[in-house]
Amino acid sequence: MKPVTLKQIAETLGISITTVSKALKDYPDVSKKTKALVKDLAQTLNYKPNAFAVNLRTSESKTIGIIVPEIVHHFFSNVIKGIISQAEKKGYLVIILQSNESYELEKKQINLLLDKRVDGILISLANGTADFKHLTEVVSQDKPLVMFDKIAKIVKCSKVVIDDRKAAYSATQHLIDTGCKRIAHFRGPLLPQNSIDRFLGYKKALLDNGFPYDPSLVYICECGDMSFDEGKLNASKLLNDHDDVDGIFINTDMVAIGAITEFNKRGVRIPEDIAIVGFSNWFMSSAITPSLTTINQPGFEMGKKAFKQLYKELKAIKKNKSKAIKTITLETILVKRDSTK
Amino acid sequence: MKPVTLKQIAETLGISITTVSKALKDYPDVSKKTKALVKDLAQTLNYKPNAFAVNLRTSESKTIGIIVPEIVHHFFSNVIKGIISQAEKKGYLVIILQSNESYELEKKQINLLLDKRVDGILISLANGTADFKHLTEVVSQDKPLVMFDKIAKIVKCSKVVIDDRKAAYSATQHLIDTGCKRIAHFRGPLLPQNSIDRFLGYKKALLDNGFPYDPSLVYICECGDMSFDEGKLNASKLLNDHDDVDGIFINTDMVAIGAITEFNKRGVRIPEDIAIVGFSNWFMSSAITPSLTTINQPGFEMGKKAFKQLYKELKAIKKNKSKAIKTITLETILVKRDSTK
DNA sequence: GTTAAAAACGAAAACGTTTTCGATATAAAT
DNA sequence: ATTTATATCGAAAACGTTTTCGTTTTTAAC
Repeated sequence: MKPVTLKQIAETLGISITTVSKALKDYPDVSKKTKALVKDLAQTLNYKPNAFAVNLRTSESKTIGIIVPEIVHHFFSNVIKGIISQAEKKGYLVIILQSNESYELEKKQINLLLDKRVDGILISLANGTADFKHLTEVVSQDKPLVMFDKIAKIVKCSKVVIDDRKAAYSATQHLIDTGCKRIAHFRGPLLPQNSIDRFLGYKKALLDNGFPYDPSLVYICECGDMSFDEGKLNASKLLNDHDDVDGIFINTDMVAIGAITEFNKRGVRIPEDIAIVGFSNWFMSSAITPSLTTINQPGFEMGKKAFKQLYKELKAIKKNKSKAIKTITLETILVKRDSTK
Repeated sequence: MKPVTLKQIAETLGISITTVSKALKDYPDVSKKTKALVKDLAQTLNYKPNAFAVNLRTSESKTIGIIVPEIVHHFFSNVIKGIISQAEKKGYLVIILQSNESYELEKKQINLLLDKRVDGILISLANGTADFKHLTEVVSQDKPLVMFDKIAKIVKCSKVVIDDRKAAYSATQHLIDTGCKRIAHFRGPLLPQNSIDRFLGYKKALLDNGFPYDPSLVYICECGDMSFDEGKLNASKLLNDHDDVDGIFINTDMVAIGAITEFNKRGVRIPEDIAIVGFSNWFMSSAITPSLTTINQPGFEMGKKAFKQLYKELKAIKKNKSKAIKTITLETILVKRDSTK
């Protein structure tokens, strides 16, 4: 009934617990004969070391925590998938929490993870997070922390990101290169760094090409998370306000697809009347008609890289070395499809 | 540097570890004075019980494991969200693994979770899983196990499901009620119980209404996971094979949306020429044109219910009661939209 | 047959908590 | 002052492992 322990193996074999433990871990000071004996018995009794005891003794849990703003989101679930796939290879399990974009929850969850004594933490920040004490707390405990996608530059930890500004620049440049003369921008909420950086990339591309920057062409999202409807809404607003816009760089594919849907309905031809570039390369963007030109945001790879960096730091800590903080920037590429000329 | 322990508190206060422990847990045999003293000091030193030690002593981890075939899937990530939301309320953390629809991986992961000694396991089976030893093993260890969505009826554990057959029946009935005379079915892969049940529901609705069942109207998916393209492909196959079909019940919304896309391109009018009902109520199905009539599959609620059942069993086990196995069937409703008359 | 070196083993502490049960101190009762 | 009851405390075992360091046994060397 109860799980087998080292003690039981030791007793039935008439040897000490110490020897059993060493035999199973191939210590050099155990004879081949007893090693074989122990291993055989362990096998037949289906011995599994008690993880709780091992954790306590070694003071590590081979478990990491990850906090994302939202699980039900194609990008984040992809990142999570990447993280888990790597973690599994290295024998780590992954605890997942979601902050629902709330700073309070995020803080609470960091504490939950610290209390559980996970070996390390991966996090993508909530939009509302502006105070970072809970994160510096992690760092000061010398516990590996890696931020991805939505980061805080201030916190002294490793980060895995894309260059949002550069990507947005190239998206806008592509609209310019394909002949657009008046280019609008649908940006998301105001706060998050991503949104800011993409906006700045858009603006810089305009100015570098001698285009005027017109704030009335930038559409902000005041709503919560109704991304698709937001696209439809902004699309019709745009049609009302400006009849000369011939290109839009849109913050997110889902918003872009909402916009395309609205344009399709209104008889606006894409890309002839208005060309569109999205952001993230959501799988639906190749499916919709017309297919959407967009920036590929490598979620899966970001997850992998984030875990790999965390793993490096875990190993460094174990060897009492100081961990090397690092910021990894992943390449984004423009995926050209039918929504631009 | 090192985390505070009961011992340190005891020493600085000149009392025993026992008393400190009891004071913090409000045992009745500790005076109010010492309780206050202990709690104050614990507060200022920011004492947090060592989870590893607690785990070992109480032999529970307040952690559960969950295995899904695929995380990057709207339905499953919704279920996961539901599970986590409930688990968090009850003080449980959640470890997530994905089987990638592989039986071998699933088996390995069950063992991983057992080795980590999670308190309970939630699982949705891989398509390939036909042998259930790894699962009966969990049950025989008296560790709570709850299956959801993709289940195995044989295994003696609690389950949370929808009535796929009934839902499919009502979907098909709706096509009949709105005037369809010749109704096709796009089913997924052959093996999974879901796919079978939905097919059976479709068939039964036909027969009950005096329609003939024509196997050539049932389209199977041989491919892997290219759901959207599968919809497009099957749609054009159907147009080739049959010019008299005026309604389709489709296994999954994503396939349905693929089909709609193809029909739109080919100039087939929906619902006038062909009416379509999907399955799952994916958020995109209200976005597409025409919006998709579908069966709502309550993922978030399923996750919540699944955890609640697991929690009941966890508590029962703790009290040495035998846990009551239960199968919970969630209601599905037909969401009528523009893809049917 | 003695000694030295090498090989094999085990006792015991440690990780930090929880809980049982016995011991002590205080208060109440006679 | 003695007994009884009650309130408060603490010693110690237990959870199962890992690892240090000392002890014993075997082998090799002379």
